[in-house]
Amino acid sequence: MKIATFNINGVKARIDTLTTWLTESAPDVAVLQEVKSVDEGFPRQIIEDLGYNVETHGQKGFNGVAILSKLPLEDVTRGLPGDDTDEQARWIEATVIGDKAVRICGLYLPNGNPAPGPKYDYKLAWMDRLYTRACDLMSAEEPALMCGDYNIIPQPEDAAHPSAWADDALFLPQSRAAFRKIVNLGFTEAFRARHAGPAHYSFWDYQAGAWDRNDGIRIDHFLLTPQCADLLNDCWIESDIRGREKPSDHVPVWVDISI
DNA sequence: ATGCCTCCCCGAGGGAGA
Repeated sequence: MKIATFNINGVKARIDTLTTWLTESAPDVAVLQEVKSVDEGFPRQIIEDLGYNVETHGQKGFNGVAILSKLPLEDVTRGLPGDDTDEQARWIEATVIGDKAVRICGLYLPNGNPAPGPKYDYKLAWMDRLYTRACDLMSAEEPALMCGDYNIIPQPEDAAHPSAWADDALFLPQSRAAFRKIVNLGFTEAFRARHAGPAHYSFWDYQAGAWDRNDGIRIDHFLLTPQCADLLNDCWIESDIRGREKPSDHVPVWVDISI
Protein backbone atom coordinates (compact mmCIF):
# COMPACT_ATOMS: atom_id res chain seq x y z
CA MET A 1 0.00 0.00 0.00
CA LYS A 2 1.30 3.40 -1.01
CA ILE A 3 0.55 6.29 1.34
CA ALA A 4 1.47 9.89 0.56
CA THR A 5 1.42 13.06 2.65
CA PHE A 6 1.03 16.33 0.76
CA ASN A 7 0.67 19.92 1.99
CA ILE A 8 -1.48 21.13 -0.89
CA ASN A 9 -1.58 24.85 0.08
CA GLY A 10 -5.24 25.41 -0.73
CA VAL A 11 -7.33 22.50 -2.03
CA LYS A 12 -9.69 24.73 -4.02
CA ALA A 13 -6.96 26.88 -5.55
CA ARG A 14 -5.05 23.74 -6.50
CA ILE A 15 -7.80 21.27 -7.35
CA ASP A 16 -6.36 20.63 -10.84
CA THR A 17 -2.89 20.11 -9.37
CA LEU A 18 -4.38 17.64 -6.90
CA THR A 19 -6.52 15.65 -9.33
CA THR A 20 -3.71 15.37 -11.88
CA TRP A 21 -1.41 14.07 -9.16
CA LEU A 22 -4.02 11.63 -7.80
CA THR A 23 -4.61 10.28 -11.30
CA GLU A 24 -0.97 9.95 -12.34
CA SER A 25 0.70 8.96 -9.06
CA ALA A 26 -2.31 7.03 -7.73
CA PRO A 27 -1.72 6.87 -3.98
CA ASP A 28 -3.87 4.35 -2.12
CA VAL A 29 -4.07 6.90 0.68
CA ALA A 30 -3.35 10.64 0.46
CA VAL A 31 -3.06 12.67 3.65
CA LEU A 32 -3.48 16.40 2.98
CA GLN A 33 -2.58 19.51 4.95
CA GLU A 34 -3.39 23.21 4.55
CA VAL A 35 -6.58 22.50 2.64
CA LYS A 36 -7.77 26.01 3.68
CA SER A 37 -11.42 25.09 3.34
CA VAL A 38 -14.37 24.43 5.57
CA ASP A 39 -15.78 20.89 5.24
CA GLU A 40 -18.85 22.14 3.31
CA GLY A 41 -16.63 23.85 0.73
CA PHE A 42 -14.27 20.92 0.19
CA PRO A 43 -14.31 19.68 -3.45
CA ARG A 44 -15.41 16.26 -2.26
CA GLN A 45 -17.31 15.11 -5.33
CA ILE A 46 -14.41 15.67 -7.75
CA ILE A 47 -12.16 13.51 -5.56
CA GLU A 48 -14.81 10.86 -4.94
CA ASP A 49 -15.25 10.60 -8.71
CA LEU A 50 -11.60 9.50 -8.88
CA GLY A 51 -12.40 6.59 -6.59
CA TYR A 52 -11.45 8.01 -3.20
CA ASN A 53 -13.26 8.05 0.10
CA VAL A 54 -12.91 11.52 1.61
CA GLU A 55 -12.70 12.53 5.27
CA THR A 56 -12.03 16.17 6.11
CA HIS A 57 -11.34 18.34 9.13
CA GLY A 58 -11.39 21.93 7.94
CA GLN A 59 -11.81 25.46 9.19
CA LYS A 60 -12.33 28.85 7.63
CA GLY A 61 -9.40 30.51 5.92
CA PHE A 62 -6.39 28.47 6.90
CA ASN A 63 -5.12 25.15 8.29
CA GLY A 64 -7.33 22.12 7.59
CA VAL A 65 -6.42 18.47 7.04
CA ALA A 66 -7.97 15.56 5.14
CA ILE A 67 -7.51 11.88 4.36
CA LEU A 68 -8.34 10.44 0.94
CA SER A 69 -8.39 6.67 0.54
CA LYS A 70 -9.29 4.13 -2.11
CA LEU A 71 -10.08 1.70 0.72
CA PRO A 72 -12.75 2.44 3.31
CA LEU A 73 -11.78 4.69 6.24
CA GLU A 74 -12.93 3.52 9.65
CA ASP A 75 -13.04 5.03 13.15
CA VAL A 76 -12.33 8.57 11.94
CA THR A 77 -11.51 11.10 14.66
CA ARG A 78 -10.79 14.81 14.33
CA GLY A 79 -8.69 17.12 16.47
CA LEU A 80 -5.58 16.40 18.56
CA PRO A 81 -6.61 15.40 22.10
CA GLY A 82 -5.48 17.37 25.13
CA ASP A 83 -6.98 20.85 24.74
CA ASP A 84 -10.71 21.30 24.23
CA THR A 85 -10.21 25.04 23.64
CA ASP A 86 -7.97 24.51 20.58
CA GLU A 87 -10.00 25.60 17.55
CA GLN A 88 -7.33 24.97 14.92
CA ALA A 89 -7.93 22.08 12.48
CA ARG A 90 -4.56 20.31 12.43
CA TRP A 91 -5.20 16.63 13.17
CA ILE A 92 -7.24 13.76 11.71
CA GLU A 93 -6.99 10.00 12.22
CA ALA A 94 -8.52 7.00 10.50
CA THR A 95 -7.95 3.27 10.17
CA VAL A 96 -7.36 1.72 6.75
CA ILE A 97 -7.73 -2.02 6.41
CA GLY A 98 -5.82 -3.87 3.71
CA ASP A 99 -4.26 -7.24 4.45
CA LYS A 100 -3.74 -5.75 7.91
CA ALA A 101 -5.14 -2.65 9.60
CA VAL A 102 -3.05 0.51 9.91
CA ARG A 103 -3.94 3.58 11.95
CA ILE A 104 -3.11 6.70 9.94
CA CYS A 105 -2.73 10.06 11.66
CA GLY A 106 -2.52 13.20 9.52
CA LEU A 107 -1.05 16.29 11.13
CA TYR A 108 -0.28 19.92 10.37
CA LEU A 109 2.05 20.98 13.14
CA PRO A 110 2.02 24.72 13.96
CA ASN A 111 4.69 26.83 12.28
CA GLY A 112 5.53 28.69 15.50
CA ASN A 113 7.10 31.85 14.10
CA PRO A 114 7.98 34.33 15.35
CA ALA A 115 9.96 32.72 18.15
CA PRO A 116 9.88 33.49 20.98
CA GLY A 117 6.25 34.53 21.33
CA PRO A 118 2.72 33.20 21.74
CA LYS A 119 2.79 31.35 18.40
CA TYR A 120 5.94 29.52 19.46
CA ASP A 121 4.36 28.72 22.83
CA TYR A 122 1.40 27.23 20.94
CA LYS A 123 3.74 25.13 18.79
CA LEU A 124 5.52 23.67 21.82
CA ALA A 125 2.26 23.05 23.67
CA TRP A 126 0.88 21.31 20.57
CA MET A 127 3.99 19.13 20.43
CA ASP A 128 3.44 18.18 24.09
CA ARG A 129 -0.03 16.97 23.14
CA LEU A 130 1.43 15.16 20.12
CA TYR A 131 3.88 13.43 22.48
CA THR A 132 0.98 12.20 24.60
CA ARG A 133 -0.87 10.85 21.56
CA ALA A 134 2.37 9.25 20.33
CA CYS A 135 2.79 7.47 23.69
CA ASP A 136 -0.69 6.00 23.31
CA LEU A 137 0.06 4.80 19.77
CA MET A 138 3.23 3.11 21.01
CA SER A 139 1.36 1.43 23.87
CA ALA A 140 -1.14 -0.06 21.44
CA GLU A 141 1.67 -2.09 19.80
CA GLU A 142 -0.07 -2.06 16.43
CA PRO A 143 0.81 -0.75 12.95
CA ALA A 144 0.31 3.00 13.03
CA LEU A 145 1.91 6.07 11.50
CA MET A 146 1.83 9.82 11.97
CA CYS A 147 2.51 11.80 8.81
CA GLY A 148 2.23 15.35 7.61
CA ASP A 149 3.79 18.79 7.69
CA TYR A 150 5.73 18.73 10.96
CA ASN A 151 7.25 22.20 10.41
CA ILE A 152 10.45 20.74 11.89
CA ILE A 153 13.86 20.60 10.19
CA PRO A 154 15.29 17.62 12.10
CA GLN A 155 19.00 18.04 11.28
CA PRO A 156 21.31 20.58 9.57
CA GLU A 157 21.51 18.27 6.56
CA ASP A 158 17.76 18.75 6.10
CA ALA A 159 18.24 22.37 4.98
CA ALA A 160 20.22 23.70 2.04
CA HIS A 161 21.36 26.65 4.18
CA PRO A 162 20.93 25.67 7.82
CA SER A 163 22.49 28.89 9.10
CA ALA A 164 19.59 30.83 7.54
CA TRP A 165 17.21 28.93 9.84
CA ALA A 166 19.19 29.30 13.09
CA ASP A 167 16.61 31.52 14.81
CA ASP A 168 13.56 30.04 13.11
CA ALA A 169 10.85 28.09 14.93
CA LEU A 170 11.37 25.21 12.46
CA PHE A 171 14.99 24.71 13.48
CA LEU A 172 15.44 26.06 17.03
CA PRO A 173 17.07 23.51 19.35
CA GLN A 174 13.94 23.40 21.52
CA SER A 175 11.79 22.55 18.47
CA ARG A 176 14.13 19.81 17.31
CA ALA A 177 14.39 18.40 20.84
CA ALA A 178 10.60 18.17 21.06
CA PHE A 179 10.59 16.27 17.76
CA ARG A 180 13.40 13.96 18.93
CA LYS A 181 11.55 13.30 22.18
CA ILE A 182 8.70 11.85 20.13
CA VAL A 183 10.94 9.90 17.73
CA ASN A 184 12.87 8.50 20.69
CA LEU A 185 9.75 6.79 21.98
CA GLY A 186 10.68 4.22 19.35
CA PHE A 187 9.27 5.61 16.12
CA THR A 188 11.05 5.10 12.80
CA GLU A 189 11.47 8.26 10.73
CA ALA A 190 10.75 6.53 7.44
CA PHE A 191 12.77 8.70 5.08
CA ARG A 192 15.97 8.49 7.11
CA ALA A 193 15.46 4.73 7.47
CA ARG A 194 15.90 4.52 3.70
CA HIS A 195 18.04 7.48 2.58
CA ALA A 196 21.13 9.20 3.97
CA GLY A 197 22.80 12.47 3.18
CA PRO A 198 21.92 16.07 2.28
CA ALA A 199 19.87 17.68 -0.50
CA HIS A 200 16.61 15.82 0.15
CA TYR A 201 13.89 18.42 0.63
CA SER A 202 10.10 18.57 0.73
CA PHE A 203 9.53 22.36 0.72
CA TRP A 204 10.88 25.17 -1.42
CA ASP A 205 9.75 28.77 -0.86
CA TYR A 206 7.90 30.42 -3.73
CA GLN A 207 10.20 33.41 -3.45
CA ALA A 208 13.57 34.20 -4.96
CA GLY A 209 13.72 31.11 -7.16
CA ALA A 210 14.23 28.72 -4.27
CA TRP A 211 13.20 25.69 -6.35
CA ASP A 212 15.56 26.55 -9.21
CA ARG A 213 18.42 26.91 -6.74
CA ASN A 214 17.33 23.79 -4.77
CA ASP A 215 17.21 25.98 -1.67
CA GLY A 216 14.83 23.75 0.26
CA ILE A 217 14.12 22.16 3.61
CA ARG A 218 12.80 18.74 4.65
CA ILE A 219 9.86 19.25 6.99
CA ASP A 220 7.25 16.67 5.86
CA HIS A 221 7.77 13.40 7.67
CA PHE A 222 6.45 9.92 8.42
CA LEU A 223 6.88 8.46 11.91
CA LEU A 224 6.12 4.73 12.11
CA THR A 225 5.44 2.57 15.14
CA PRO A 226 7.70 -0.52 15.34
CA GLN A 227 4.86 -2.71 14.10
CA CYS A 228 4.46 -0.41 11.09
CA ALA A 229 8.21 -0.08 10.50
CA ASP A 230 8.36 -3.88 10.20
CA LEU A 231 6.15 -3.47 7.11
CA LEU A 232 8.12 -0.61 5.50
CA ASN A 233 9.30 -1.30 1.97
CA ASP A 234 10.35 2.17 0.87
CA CYS A 235 10.05 5.91 1.46
CA TRP A 236 10.65 8.63 -1.10
CA ILE A 237 10.03 12.28 -1.92
CA GLU A 238 8.23 13.06 -5.19
CA SER A 239 10.23 16.22 -5.74
CA ASP A 240 9.50 16.69 -9.46
CA ILE A 241 5.96 17.75 -8.52
CA ARG A 242 7.45 21.09 -7.41
CA GLY A 243 8.41 21.91 -11.00
CA ARG A 244 4.92 21.44 -12.43
CA GLU A 245 2.32 24.07 -13.25
CA LYS A 246 0.76 25.90 -10.28
CA PRO A 247 2.59 23.84 -7.66
CA SER A 248 2.21 23.84 -3.92
CA ASP A 249 5.33 24.97 -2.10
CA HIS A 250 5.50 21.43 -0.63
CA VAL A 251 5.77 18.13 -2.52
CA PRO A 252 4.36 14.68 -1.68
CA VAL A 253 6.32 12.32 0.54
CA TRP A 254 5.53 8.61 0.24
CA VAL A 255 5.80 5.33 2.06
CA ASP A 256 5.15 1.89 0.65
CA ILE A 257 4.15 -0.55 3.38
CA SER A 258 3.11 -4.20 3.19
CA ILE A 259 -0.45 -3.73 4.34
C1' DA B 1 16.02 38.18 4.19
C1' DT B 2 12.35 43.04 8.62
C1' DG B 3 9.37 38.27 3.08
C1' DC B 4 11.52 38.62 -3.18
C1' DC B 5 5.16 34.81 -3.44
C1' DT B 6 0.69 32.79 -2.77
C1' DC B 7 -3.12 31.36 -0.25
C1' DC B 8 -7.24 32.85 2.36
C1' DC B 9 -10.60 36.38 3.74
C1' DC B 10 -13.63 39.16 0.13
C1' DG B 11 -14.24 42.87 -3.06
C1' DA B 12 -9.16 46.64 -0.23
C1' DG B 13 -5.45 45.28 1.83
C1' DG B 14 -4.15 42.39 5.81
C1' DG B 15 -3.14 37.76 8.11
C1' DA B 16 -0.68 33.59 7.54
C1' DG B 17 2.71 30.80 5.89
C1' DA B 18 8.17 29.01 6.59
